[in-house]
Amino acid sequence: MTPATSVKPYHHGDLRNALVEAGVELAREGGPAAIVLREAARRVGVSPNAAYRHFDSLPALVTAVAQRALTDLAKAMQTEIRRCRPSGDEQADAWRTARAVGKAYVEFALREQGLFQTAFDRRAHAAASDHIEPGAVSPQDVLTERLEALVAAGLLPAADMAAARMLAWSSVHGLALLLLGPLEHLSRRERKAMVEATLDQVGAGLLPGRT
Amino acid sequence: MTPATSVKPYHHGDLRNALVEAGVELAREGGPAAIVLREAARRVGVSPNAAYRHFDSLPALVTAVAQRALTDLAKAMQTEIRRCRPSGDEQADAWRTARAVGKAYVEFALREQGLFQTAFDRRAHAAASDHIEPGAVSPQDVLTERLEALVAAGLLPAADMAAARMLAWSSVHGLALLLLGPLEHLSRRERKAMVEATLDQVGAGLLPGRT
DNA sequence: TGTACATCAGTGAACGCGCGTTCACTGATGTAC
DNA sequence: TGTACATCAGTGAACGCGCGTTCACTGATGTAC
Repeated sequence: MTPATSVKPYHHGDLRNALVEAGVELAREGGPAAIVLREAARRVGVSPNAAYRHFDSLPALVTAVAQRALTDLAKAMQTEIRRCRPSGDEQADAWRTARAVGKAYVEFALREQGLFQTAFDRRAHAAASDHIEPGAVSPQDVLTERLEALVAAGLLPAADMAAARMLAWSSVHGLALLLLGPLEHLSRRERKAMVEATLDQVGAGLLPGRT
Repeated sequence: MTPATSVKPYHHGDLRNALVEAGVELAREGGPAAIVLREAARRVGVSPNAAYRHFDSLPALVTAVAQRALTDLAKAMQTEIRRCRPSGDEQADAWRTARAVGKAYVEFALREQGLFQTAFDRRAHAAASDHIEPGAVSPQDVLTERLEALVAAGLLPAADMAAARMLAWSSVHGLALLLLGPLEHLSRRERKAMVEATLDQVGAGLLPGRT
């Protein structure tokens, strides 16, 4: 009979996941540099070296956290697409969902600053993109999908895809980082206005005449 | 008579500046996190605690380095303006210099990755912007100046300044960071094409009909 | 022009800290027979 | 169904490291008289 109060089983059962979870929490609180192997182990309630059964080294853990952060961002973008009710007008819908994706990107960055920074941390990002888990969707994928919808709707010439991609991604990525950095003193209201204005401007640049 | 080979004068004479210089070098090599008080002192050839005559703590040194990085960036932008020979056509000149400023921003980021990151490091940037040295020009100042020239030339409605500012800054800042991060594998040629395409798109968004 | 002395700008040694990582180990689990 | 044993997943103690910072100090400088 197993005791009802099995306080600490010797075998954790899902330590790898628990460590990543703890790493995510640390990243949330202080960005990529705050991901500390000893602290993650501490939070899970396990000795520091237990982590080495599941990760070669600290960078391996950081990479796993970055991967999770990228997936979370992609999911947030997809959720925002789903919240757009189709109006029947293909062109209007294509633009509205594209806009929603941009907004979701910025909002995720503001809401999950530490995770966002971790997702795009130089070292972690490179390693995370190198071996993508099968089935995982990346933010880039979601953006590409939306641009393809714009092309399908006849709003964007197929030849302009690459340039549009860069403008859209750069603007939104830059906007997010400026709001988190040099413009962090802005009020919630001002911030919102900035986001809307920038998204409109991007739309104007991408789809002259529309919006 | 002073000995010709005064190897190590007891008093440095300009230690504060020398430490900032060393800090800049460290930032250049590894970004803001690489600015380490002990190492800066080591490079200047001085004992670690000597730094405390000139800086309250490590963050104070980091802030000073960030300030220098911001000034350097602003200078690089101004230099690029000066390289634009006026053509006499006010509108053409206003747009060309605005574009040059954006290009200089991205090129500085690519050339001086570590310094660029330090300039916009969350903590350091906030502190650096708080007490700006008199006479120091910031990147934001240079951008504003160029937008005002666009307004003066009649290319940009004065009412659109704020939104234009955001779009321009966000796009260029985001572009720089994407090229340093997720897109770091791009060839020099591809990178250049991305920069040109994005700047053109920003122009199209800002000044419909022009470019 | 000389001297006393306060002040400034350094030195050298040491502190405690938390980190990543390694070592030799032990308890739990699953499989072959 | 029972048992032997290899393997897996943890423990606990310790390592060396470099860091920021503090202490009590000393050599150089400049100023008042």
